[in-house]
Amino acid sequence: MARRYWLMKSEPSAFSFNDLLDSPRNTDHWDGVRNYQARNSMQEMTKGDRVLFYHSSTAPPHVVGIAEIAREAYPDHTAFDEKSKYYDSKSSPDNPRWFMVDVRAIKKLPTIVPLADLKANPKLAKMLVVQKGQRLSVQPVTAAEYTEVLRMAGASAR
DNA sequence: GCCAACGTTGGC
DNA sequence: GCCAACGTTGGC
Repeated sequence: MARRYWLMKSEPSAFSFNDLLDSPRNTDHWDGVRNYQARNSMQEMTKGDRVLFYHSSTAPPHVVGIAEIAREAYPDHTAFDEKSKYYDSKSSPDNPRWFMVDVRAIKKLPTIVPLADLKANPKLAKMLVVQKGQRLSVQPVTAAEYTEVLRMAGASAR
């Protein structure tokens, strides 16, 4: 199957791209997604898909790095943990409602790409992250959009 | 800190 | 099934 491209948001104060780089094998699981559309996107992900790692709720919001899907969707165990803030009584190991993937950091971008720059680029007019009011934490990106963001960051596509 | 946009919940 | 109330996201 052809490689696909995604954008995943994280608040750097909670989990930053550096945190992912500092993780064992540059890899960690992406838990806590509790939105059906975002979950559905995660279930479509295949190993090797590329991810634009986006820092939200920071000034300025920006794309900071490139990651890849290291493990395809599996049940999000934090939903089963009553002590977790992501606990959901309607999700159980027998019938999981929420899923997560493993993500591996590939590299930091030479320069970050601020949201304002994405918005100012006509080639990215249809990109979900620039749409007003959109707040999906996991979203699909086209190959052309992905390549353009890398070009803006001074990075080569690979 | 404000608040618009959006998704979810629950009463009816 | 409708929709008001509520909680959350996330840019500014």
